[in-house]
Amino acid sequence: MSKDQLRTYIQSFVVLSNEEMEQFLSSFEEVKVKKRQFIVQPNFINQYRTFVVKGAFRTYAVADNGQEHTLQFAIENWWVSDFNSYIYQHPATLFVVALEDSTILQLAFNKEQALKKANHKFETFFRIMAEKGLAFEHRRILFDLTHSAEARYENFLLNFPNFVQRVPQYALASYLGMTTEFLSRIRNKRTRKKS
Amino acid sequence: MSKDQLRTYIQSFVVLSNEEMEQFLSSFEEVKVKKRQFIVQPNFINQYRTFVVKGAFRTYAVADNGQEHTLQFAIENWWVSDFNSYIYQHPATLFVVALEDSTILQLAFNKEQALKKANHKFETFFRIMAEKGLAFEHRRILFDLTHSAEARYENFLLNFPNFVQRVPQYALASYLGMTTEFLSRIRNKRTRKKS
DNA sequence: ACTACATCAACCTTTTTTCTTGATCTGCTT
DNA sequence: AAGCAGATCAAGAAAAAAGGTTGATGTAGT
Repeated sequence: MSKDQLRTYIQSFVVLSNEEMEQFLSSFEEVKVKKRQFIVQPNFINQYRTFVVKGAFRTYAVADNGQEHTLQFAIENWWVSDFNSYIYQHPATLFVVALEDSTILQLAFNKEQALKKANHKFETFFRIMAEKGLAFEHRRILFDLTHSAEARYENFLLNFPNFVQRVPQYALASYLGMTTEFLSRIRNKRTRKKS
Repeated sequence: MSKDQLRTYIQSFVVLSNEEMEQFLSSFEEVKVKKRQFIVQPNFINQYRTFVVKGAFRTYAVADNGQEHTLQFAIENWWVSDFNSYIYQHPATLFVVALEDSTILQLAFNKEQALKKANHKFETFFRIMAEKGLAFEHRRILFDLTHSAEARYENFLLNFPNFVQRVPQYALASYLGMTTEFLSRIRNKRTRKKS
């Protein structure tokens, strides 16, 4: 069952009794989405916190000039949402789209509230998720601010080698803050160097 | 201006003064969508009633086994929505996707409510739209129930010759309730016969 | 046994998407 | 002023996806 994966994930952060775990897991719904399908769109409220069981997603914004900016990638065992929309239950500004046929587990906002009210440990779990996320973004921003395009790419390669083969290059470029052409040149330079 | 088209359309059903017409039209927003873009998706509420100014759309459901069933096509001067979702403001169960780059006019649910409250004639217009739609679907269901795949195709050809060139064949097959292979054979048989 | 249609698999064609490359800018730094 | 990091634009090439066709085989109802 696909919830086993989420179970294992949760167990790595908090200790729950069997009943607690079942209560927690039963609040999630399994959903399958196809490549290119959106699970969040601007103007609609992001109703679910979603855990990726299988597949890959990309979160991005479209600027007024039409440029896309990728904020996050998510593959197996990552969470993905427009968190500003989810947490405040305001209309989303981001797109979240499947990059592959995927299976996800979704937790509705009101169910999450109920869980947190019901049991302190659940609250703890979500707190840990938020802190991890915050710390991650801080690292990212700091790194990006202080490194060249090539260094940012190398760093991504090092930290997320398994993402590289699965995300389209234009998306990676827009995540790393450069044009797709420039990323293409960087890659080309590297491979020539190596061989 | 693209609202001229809607104006002409409306005039063919109700008589409105200039001010009434302007009030009515000003409730619509023009939106451009690209081919393959969704304007309605399952789980999200269908917030707009949409009028096709230019382009083509397809409304379909995906069954549990993954099969797609096309409920409606819409080209210029047709309306398209997940009406169950729009009317009841419940989450949609259907997809509505652009088959071509398109221009549409969208009326938000609450604006429609305001219009209907404001003026009896507006209410009349929407009533006529609904009745036309209902009658159309009844004709369709009855015909489909009582005719063979080939007859259904011939009938579609006869009634909507301008749709045929614009909708992909797999979509038409799923609208007519047959497999894409079978439709391919029917078409093939016909053209051989003709020449 | 025949008709009407489905399923599956292979294959082809066309369209779309993604990536690459060259040429030409631009705005800093040094 | 030259050099570097990186953008922009245009043209192609390569890869992937979408759409369509065909043959073989199966099935349910008359």
